[in-house]
Amino acid sequence: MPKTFDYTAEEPRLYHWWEAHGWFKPEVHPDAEPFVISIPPPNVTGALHNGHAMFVSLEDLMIRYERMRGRAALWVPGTDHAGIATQLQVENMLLREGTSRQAIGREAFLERTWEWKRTYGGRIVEQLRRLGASCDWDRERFTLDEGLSRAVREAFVTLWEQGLIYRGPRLINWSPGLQTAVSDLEVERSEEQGQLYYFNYPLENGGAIPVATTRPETILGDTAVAVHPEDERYQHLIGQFCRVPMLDRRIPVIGDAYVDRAFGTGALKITPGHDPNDYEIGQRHNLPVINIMNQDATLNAEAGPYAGMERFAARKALWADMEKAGMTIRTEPHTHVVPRSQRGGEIVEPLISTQWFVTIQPLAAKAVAAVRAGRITIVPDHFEKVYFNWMENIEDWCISRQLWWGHRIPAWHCADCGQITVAREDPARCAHCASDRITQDPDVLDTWFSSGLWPFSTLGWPENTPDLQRYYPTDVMETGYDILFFWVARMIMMGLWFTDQGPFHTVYLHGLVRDEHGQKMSKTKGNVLDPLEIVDKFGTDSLRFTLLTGSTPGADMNLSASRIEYSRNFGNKLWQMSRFVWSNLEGYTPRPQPEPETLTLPDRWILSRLAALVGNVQRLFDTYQYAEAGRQILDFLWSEFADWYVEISKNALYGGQAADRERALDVLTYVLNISLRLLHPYMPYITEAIWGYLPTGGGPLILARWPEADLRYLDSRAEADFAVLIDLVRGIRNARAEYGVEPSREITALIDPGAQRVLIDTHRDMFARLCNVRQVELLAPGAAAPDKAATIVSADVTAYLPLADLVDLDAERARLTAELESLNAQIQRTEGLLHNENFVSRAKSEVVQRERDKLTALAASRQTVEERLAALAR
RNA sequence: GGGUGACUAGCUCAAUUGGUUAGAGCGCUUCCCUUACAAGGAAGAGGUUAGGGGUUCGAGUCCCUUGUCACCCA
Repeated sequence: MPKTFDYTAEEPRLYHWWEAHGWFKPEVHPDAEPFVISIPPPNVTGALHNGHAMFVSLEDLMIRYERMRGRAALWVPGTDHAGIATQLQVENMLLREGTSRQAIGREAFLERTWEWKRTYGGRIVEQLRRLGASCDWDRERFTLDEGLSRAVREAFVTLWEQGLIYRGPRLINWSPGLQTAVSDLEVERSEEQGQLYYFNYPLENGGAIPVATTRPETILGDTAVAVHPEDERYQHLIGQFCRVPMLDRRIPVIGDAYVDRAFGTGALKITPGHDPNDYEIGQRHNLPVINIMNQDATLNAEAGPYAGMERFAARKALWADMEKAGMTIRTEPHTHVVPRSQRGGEIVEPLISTQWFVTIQPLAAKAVAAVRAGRITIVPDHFEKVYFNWMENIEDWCISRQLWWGHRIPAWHCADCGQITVAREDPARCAHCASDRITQDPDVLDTWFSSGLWPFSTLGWPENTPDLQRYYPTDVMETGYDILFFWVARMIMMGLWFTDQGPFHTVYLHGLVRDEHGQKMSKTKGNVLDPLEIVDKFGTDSLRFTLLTGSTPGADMNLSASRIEYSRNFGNKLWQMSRFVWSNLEGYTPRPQPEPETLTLPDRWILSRLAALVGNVQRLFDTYQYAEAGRQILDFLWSEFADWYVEISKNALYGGQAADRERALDVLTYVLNISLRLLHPYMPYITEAIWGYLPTGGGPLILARWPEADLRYLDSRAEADFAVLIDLVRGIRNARAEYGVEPSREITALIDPGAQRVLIDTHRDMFARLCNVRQVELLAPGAAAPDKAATIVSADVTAYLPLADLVDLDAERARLTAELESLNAQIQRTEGLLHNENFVSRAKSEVVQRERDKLTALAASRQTVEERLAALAR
């Protein structure tokens, strides 16, 4: 084995090796029960970020784990056409060429976009591969593939036939920059500094109502002024009429309890055409809806003299005119919530527009029921509350987008009868009047409409393909909680609606990856850790292990370079301990299992710890607690195996006895073998590379069997005995450090073994190595302790380090007195518990027994310390 | 306004769902290049688990309350 793991060279080699052998395919276990994950498809335009790295790490962990368990593991990869994002990229490209999509026309534009996709669409997929994703790439899909497009069409037509899709004018979120409708979820609202404009709304019969608004230009679209019906200042005005400033249009004063009497002047102008709340009030009072805005956010003819002006220019102009007319009162700085487009960033305009909608309640009801009944569970479970809260207040879904890149709505408008024909196959004639003067609706569908079908459309739906039969429903949907509504909820609704089954039984949600201080990563803040740079610098395994062990399910994680470095160090530690084992094998072929009857105490201890670890890891995997499982594997390998067992094994390896050496090698390779399997889903590359050097009986680690705890090795006696040795060794090391004994100085340890004479006697060499002492001598029963010596006590075992020149009796007394105080405190606490009737009778018996055992050991230690103090006092 | 979380060592996080003296990493102090590993080893300091109350033999963990922060939906 090389001195270090060369991940730069090894990662691509191993990935290619796995893939070329077809080990990523579920067919490696042809008859097994399937385990299926469909990838949350990244945007085809995207570049790898930590969110991708997080989902790849988690999903690949699940897939590798289930594959090792013998399931037919299938991870279906693919990408999403990302309507807006992709169209923007291509439009920018056209802009640089001095042209535009409008100039080249729809067909040519789509041609260019496909070309763009062919050129750049593979980038994100290549990046996923670098992270070790063991997807079945032969089954890769794209939302605009022919098959998936057929699924979209089938879904749309079905919903239409069921009367659940309708088209009509509604108040929607309009993005003037992108020139398309966007859904509620694609609008981000944040508080921004603005102005609150106070002015007098003139009453028809003289006088005025003072009104405040944040958007004066919408005055031009007002169709009422509302006051609270119980507001004594204004209630007498209800039923009177106002005149819209500058337009002189006549509008009523109405009473509505929605009005907040404490806000502004307590009177509210109502613009149903440009505000969702006003729209609702307008509906209640049968107010007309006036749209004053064009799609490019300039004002239209309804704005009278302001027609043609841009919305913010119109605001200034109107306010200036009102000032001149003496209608204004004042303006003041005001913080208010501004809706912005998630993509473009410009202010979204609530606008009346004719769009396509899905009547969502029937779908949502099924989706709620499935989660309530436990047919679908969400991990962590508190997100179920969030899910219900959203699902139960859901509004119809605006699915049309005024884009060109996407699934075109399969609806044709008839120029003769005006009716709509919706069809699975492109129609030649109107279904209502048979006219051939029909044209297809220009809009495309929201990208999430096709993503919602993803778990089954990727497997062939609506065709009843062999893959659909074998691999659907899938098992787990793993993704970030930020797209619970966008995507997970819609997949559940559509899956239940179209296939009558939940698309998966478990939703696992991970958190956001933030910087080391919990700030969102952003280019402007300059705190972005680029996963590709991390992988270049520390290797894929380091990034994966860090992400996988860094947080609990559903919680955001803070990613720091130091954490990644630590993971890299762990990988190196694993490599080094493996290299140690490997270098000592020298042609010896270890037995597949250590032979129980020949085992020494350290062997029994590490095998017991290993069995316990495997059991713990299994329990944690069963509840999706991968982070804790990973940390425990690391702890075991580093703090128990490497720090103790590997050190101890050197006695057997270098002691000259073949049987000892072979027994140690059996245990070393066995522990490593099991550990590599446990670690493979976290760190696939380095574990597979090490596996290749060890005598593992052939076959790649990726297909090795997932370990089960070997209960025969559980040995609480060995663990307890070994704990005494560890305690003693630590005590001796500590005393050496406190007395400043140079490491090179050879000293002797005298041990009064109490009841552990055989145990200590058998492990004298081990002791000597671990404490760096030359020789360990046992005191004969009843023999006197040396005078000038440091004393170390553990239960009824006492060790003396005769350090005549270093030990200062005062210091030693102080040390022992401190020790005695600590012992007394613990004894007091334990006795308190055991003297408590309620504790003894009500606590679990093993808890009580543990306390009793502890008390026995503590009491023995205390007695020794007291005797020693008495001796030193003389 | 409605909802969901979080608050543990200087910093970033754990703690097997109520049970040993609350653990790691980074940082800090002291020592060591001992032939697997300085990307390492040994030892150490550092905590009233946000405040208050309650339930319990026992609370970081469950309940109530106050405070601070974050996110989601209006």
